[in-house]
Amino acid sequence: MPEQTTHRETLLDAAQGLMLSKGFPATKVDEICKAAGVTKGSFYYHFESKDDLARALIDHYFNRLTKAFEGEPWMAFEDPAERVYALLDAVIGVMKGPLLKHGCLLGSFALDLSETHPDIRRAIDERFAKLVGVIEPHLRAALKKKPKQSGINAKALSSQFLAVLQGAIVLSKASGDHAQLAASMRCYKEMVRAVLESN
Amino acid sequence: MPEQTTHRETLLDAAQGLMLSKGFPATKVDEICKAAGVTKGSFYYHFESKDDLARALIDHYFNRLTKAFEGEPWMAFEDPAERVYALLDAVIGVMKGPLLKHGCLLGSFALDLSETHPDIRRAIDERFAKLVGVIEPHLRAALKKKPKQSGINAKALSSQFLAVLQGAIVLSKASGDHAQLAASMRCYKEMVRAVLESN
DNA sequence: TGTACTATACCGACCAGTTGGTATGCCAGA
DNA sequence: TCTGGCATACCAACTGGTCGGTATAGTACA
Repeated sequence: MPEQTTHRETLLDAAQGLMLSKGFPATKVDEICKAAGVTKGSFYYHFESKDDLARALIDHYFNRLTKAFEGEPWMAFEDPAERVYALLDAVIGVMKGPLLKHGCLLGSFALDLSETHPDIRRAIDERFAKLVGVIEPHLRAALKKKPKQSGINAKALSSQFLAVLQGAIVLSKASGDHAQLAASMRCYKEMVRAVLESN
Repeated sequence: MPEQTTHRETLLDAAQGLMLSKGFPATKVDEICKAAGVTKGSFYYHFESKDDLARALIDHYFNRLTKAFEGEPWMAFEDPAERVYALLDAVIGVMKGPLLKHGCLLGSFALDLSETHPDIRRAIDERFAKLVGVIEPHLRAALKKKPKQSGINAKALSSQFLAVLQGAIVLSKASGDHAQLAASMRCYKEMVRAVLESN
C-alpha cells in the first residue's frame, strides 16, 4: 500500500482529534468533514456509517499508539524490574504526545459506547488486553525475583497500570492540567518500586 | 424541607441512571422524561436547559456519593494506616452499589464535557479535590510514621486513589465485568500497604 | 471507457427548547 | 365562608433547526 492517496486517513485523523476532546456522540459527521476539508459524500464513500467510523478509529488509534512505542529502547535492560521502569518512562513520554495528551480514544469510547455497542466494547477490550500484555511478563519476571511474596500478583499489577493510565486522563481533563498525567504514572512507578523492593 | 413533592428528584435520578450508562451527549431529554414518567414541560419547568441539568446532576450525584460514606466506621481506627485500609474497604463496598457500579458521573462528564463546558469542568474539579481530601490527611499521617521516606508523598498517593477509581471504571466498562472494579481498588490497597511497610 | 473517487443538494427523523394552557394550594379582603 | 388573584407544579402539542444518511451528477486518470 502506498502513502495515503485518499481522504480516508485525513478523515480518521480529524475524527480522532475531535473525539478525543468531545467524545463520540458529541462529534458530528459534518464537523469531521469540515475539519478534514472533505465533503460528506466522501465520508460515506469511505465509511458505511458513523458507527463504522468508530470501529475503524479504534484500529487506527491503536496502531498509532503501538507505533509510538516502537523504537523505544526499554526492552534492552537485563533486569526485568529495570525493563518495567524504562517502559513506564516511555509511557510518560508518549503521554506528552498527541495520542494521549488530550485523552485516550479507547477509554472515551469505553465509557460512552460499551453499553450500547457490544461489538465496540469487545474491540476495546481486546486492545486493552494487548496493552496490559505488554507490561505483564516483565512484571511477572520481576515479582519472581522477589524474596518475599506479597498479596500482589502480576496480573493485577499490570491491569493496574492501564487503570492508572485511564484514570490519570480523567483527572487531567478535570483539572485542565496535562502535567497530572505524567505525575500519576510516576506515582505508579514508585509504587511498583515499593512493591518490588519490599521484603 | 419535606419529602420530594415534585418531579425534580425523579428527573435527576432518571438522568443519572441513563447518563451513567451512555454519557451526557447520548442521553436525550425526551428519554429522561420518559424514564421518569414526566412530560417535557415539567422538565423545562425544573431545569433551564439540558446543560443546566448537568450542573444540577453533579451536585445531586456528589451528595449521594458522600452520603453513602456517612455512617461508615473507618474513622474509628487509631492507626492512620488502618484508617486508610478501612476507608478503601468502604470504597470497595460503595463500588458494588448503584452509584459506582455502572460508572461515575463525574468521570464521565469530565471526559465528555471538560473541553466544551468550562464551568462544568470546574465543578467536577472541585468535587474531585474534595474526594481526594478525604483520604489525604490519613495517608499523610501514615507516611509520617514510616521509618524511611520514599519518593512518594501524600498528595500524589491520594490523587492516585482517585485515578485508580476512575480508571477501574473505564476498565470494568470495557470488560463488561463489574468485579474488576473492586479488584483494582484492592490492588491499590495492597500497593499502599507495600509503600507504608517498605523500610 | 471504466474505475476510483469527489461534490452538492437534499431528505426524513430526531431533538432541544417553546407555547399556551390546566390543576392545585394559599392568602387577602368582604 | 365565599371569592378572586396569584404562585407553583405540571402537561400536551408544536416548532425550527440539526444530524445521520442518500441520490446523483460529476471529475481525474488508467
